[in-house]
Amino acid sequence: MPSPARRAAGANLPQVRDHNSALVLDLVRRGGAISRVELAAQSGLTAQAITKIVNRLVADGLVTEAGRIGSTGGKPRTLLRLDPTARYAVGVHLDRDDTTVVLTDLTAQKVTRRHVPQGMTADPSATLDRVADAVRAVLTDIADASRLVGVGIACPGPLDHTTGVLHRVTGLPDWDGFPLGAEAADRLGAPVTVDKDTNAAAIGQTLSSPDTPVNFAYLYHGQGIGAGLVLGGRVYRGRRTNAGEFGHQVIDLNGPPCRCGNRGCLEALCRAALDTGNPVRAAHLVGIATANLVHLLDIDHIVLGGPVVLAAAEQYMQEVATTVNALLPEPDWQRVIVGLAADRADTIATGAAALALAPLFNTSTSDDGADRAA
Amino acid sequence: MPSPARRAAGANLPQVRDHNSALVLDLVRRGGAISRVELAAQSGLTAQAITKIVNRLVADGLVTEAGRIGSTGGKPRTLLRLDPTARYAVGVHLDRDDTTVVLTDLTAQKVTRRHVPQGMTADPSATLDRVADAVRAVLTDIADASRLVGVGIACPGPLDHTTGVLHRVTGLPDWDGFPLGAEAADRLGAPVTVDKDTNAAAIGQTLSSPDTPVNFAYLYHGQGIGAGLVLGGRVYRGRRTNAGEFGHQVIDLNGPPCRCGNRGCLEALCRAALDTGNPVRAAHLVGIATANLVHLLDIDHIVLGGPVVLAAAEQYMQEVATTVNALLPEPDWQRVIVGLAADRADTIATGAAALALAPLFNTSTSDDGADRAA
DNA sequence: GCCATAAGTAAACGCTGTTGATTAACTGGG
DNA sequence: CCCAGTTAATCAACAGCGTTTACTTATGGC
Repeated sequence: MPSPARRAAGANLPQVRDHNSALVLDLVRRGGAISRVELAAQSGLTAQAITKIVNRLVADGLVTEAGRIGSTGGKPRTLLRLDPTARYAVGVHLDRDDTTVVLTDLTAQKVTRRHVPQGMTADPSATLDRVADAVRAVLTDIADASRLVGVGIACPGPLDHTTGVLHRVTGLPDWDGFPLGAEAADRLGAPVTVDKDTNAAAIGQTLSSPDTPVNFAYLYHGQGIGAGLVLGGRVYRGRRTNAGEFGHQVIDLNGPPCRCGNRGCLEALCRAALDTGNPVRAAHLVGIATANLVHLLDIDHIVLGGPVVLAAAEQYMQEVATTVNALLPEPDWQRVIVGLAADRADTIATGAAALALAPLFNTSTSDDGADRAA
Repeated sequence: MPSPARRAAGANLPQVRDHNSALVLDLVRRGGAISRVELAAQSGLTAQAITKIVNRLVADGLVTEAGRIGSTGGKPRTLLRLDPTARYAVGVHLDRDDTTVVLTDLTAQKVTRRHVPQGMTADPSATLDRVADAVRAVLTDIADASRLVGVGIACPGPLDHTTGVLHRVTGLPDWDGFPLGAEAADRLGAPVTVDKDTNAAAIGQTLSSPDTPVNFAYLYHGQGIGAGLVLGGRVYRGRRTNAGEFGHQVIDLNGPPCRCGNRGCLEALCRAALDTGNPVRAAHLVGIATANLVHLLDIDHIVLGGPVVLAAAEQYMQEVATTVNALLPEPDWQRVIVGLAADRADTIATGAAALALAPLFNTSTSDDGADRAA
């Protein structure tokens, strides 16, 4: 079921509890193996509070004790770890011509994968029936059905993340206004979250690679070019879930016409470069557009994914990295790191699963880069 | 004093209290006149909690009761209002050649203004002495010194908002590494917040115009072109307080060289247009760059300020509005509203005062557009 | 062995918002 | 005119959060 329309901002005790539990779980996730004292230091909570919170997490099976670490003259620290098998999530990448369904564990690692040779070019209801079959199929790999956190669905935008309703998917009138979230929840009887493919990929990167920074952009280069923006540890979607339209930024006033109606969009220029068999030129253009993004958002980490990137991953990555850093006035001060997506092949499907997992860790842990004021 | 280096994310009761107090105060601010029932509905807190919180705010003098509103068959609602005179803040706009100091009330409305004909081209310490004199001068307008919330200082970047230290201000080597926040706090004996001029302007807009949406960009067109980004009701600064470098986005691959070393930056193109006496062309270019920003951040509200804008405000505004909306694929769905800054003349100075006021309302009230997930 | 040191826990506590009952202040019908 | 009905706001008792203080557990060093 899609998330409720509005969530009030007033805080009460249950919310404090949930917030702190999620925060501690997130610190355990990122720490790999971490002790209670470290949790106390990093969270700002007292040791006693950490004890209680960890006890709850252990009782829920999410966290396990994992040995001791050498003493420095006192009682040695007890290490805590996430149990990846404690929970599972299903991710659905609903694309134009086909659909990929994956089952992942708590750390967004792929467990099972299933392919459905039918996508959004087909009838919505019929397609959803087949997708639901595939979801049930991958779920047979979980011993305990109660360990399913939920189902995430990622598809091309535009759509409304809060309601799970699609909005004028280009060239697919049947899907316009289709209540994807509600229909899927009906068929599956499980919580469903709907989001843009690029946002899913970005969340997937955050959860599957514990060292991913709190501010980064995931650039997906496939048929189009889109960005998933993670700012302060959270996906930034904008009001209409329409943020991240990276490919339609104009970088050449006198450039060629684009399918969107404008001239000189990044996407149009890249297409031209690829058509003439020049992928390095395309990567170079993406690098220039990335510099624009870095200037605007002060982001220092870029993750690349998508078929066009994968066609020549190393080369593409290098070209983007050198281009973007060359365009910054002080590369020493604000060097941009460029990397590749964690799950290269099914990056969006695993990301969709991460959509469902995210609420368990739903918090912006540190203030690093997330510093804001009213 | 600059804010502490790190604030942990763990939540405890005092934080809940502060959070909810700030939330309620923010709702009162935005509501203009609002009843306790409405506060309960909008905050999600119970009526009883609102009673307690409002009682505290009234005791602090921040909120006052202001009459009743017609009944709908029961006891009429008691209206609550912000008392603008309850607190004051000082804003300092430290610019290259001169400095503006203002005193504002709780709603970021200008009370007193003072001009210092000396800025960052002069010696840091001597300049700060003169600025401190001006601050003390405007403070004589407050009867009760304890009503001063703090002092905000806005200046051209780059700088580190968290520490209040400047970083390589272009062409002003004396100020490189200058601990502006600490030095000012020393001289004034009051809390000091330092931020980029554009960020200050954006906060000022939020506080002085209660109907400002939670997602918007403040575009300042002066010697350069910068943006202050407010996302989810809070200023987005990025990790190095360097977000919002709007003027150095490349929009013309083959454009003229820019002082930053690249080609085809918005700023370089605008300068060329202005040099040839074509301000409408400059506004048009800004409109194109704004469309890029809208595509990336799904923002539907733009506020314009700065000398170049004010030179022909209506014309500039119109040109930006028509250009940006023409570049969007679905103008009906995502129409962008373009407006002018609230305090046209001293927009950055009043914004600097708002920097100090912001923590009183420090919260993202609604989920409108601020919807995020880990 | 014994002490210093550090990690972690037990018990009592303060304070938050919540719950359920109660009072305050109005409208409208007879 | 008065009383039922309705809505706003409050009073009093309460549950549950993290905190504080005191204590236990487990190691290293002498």
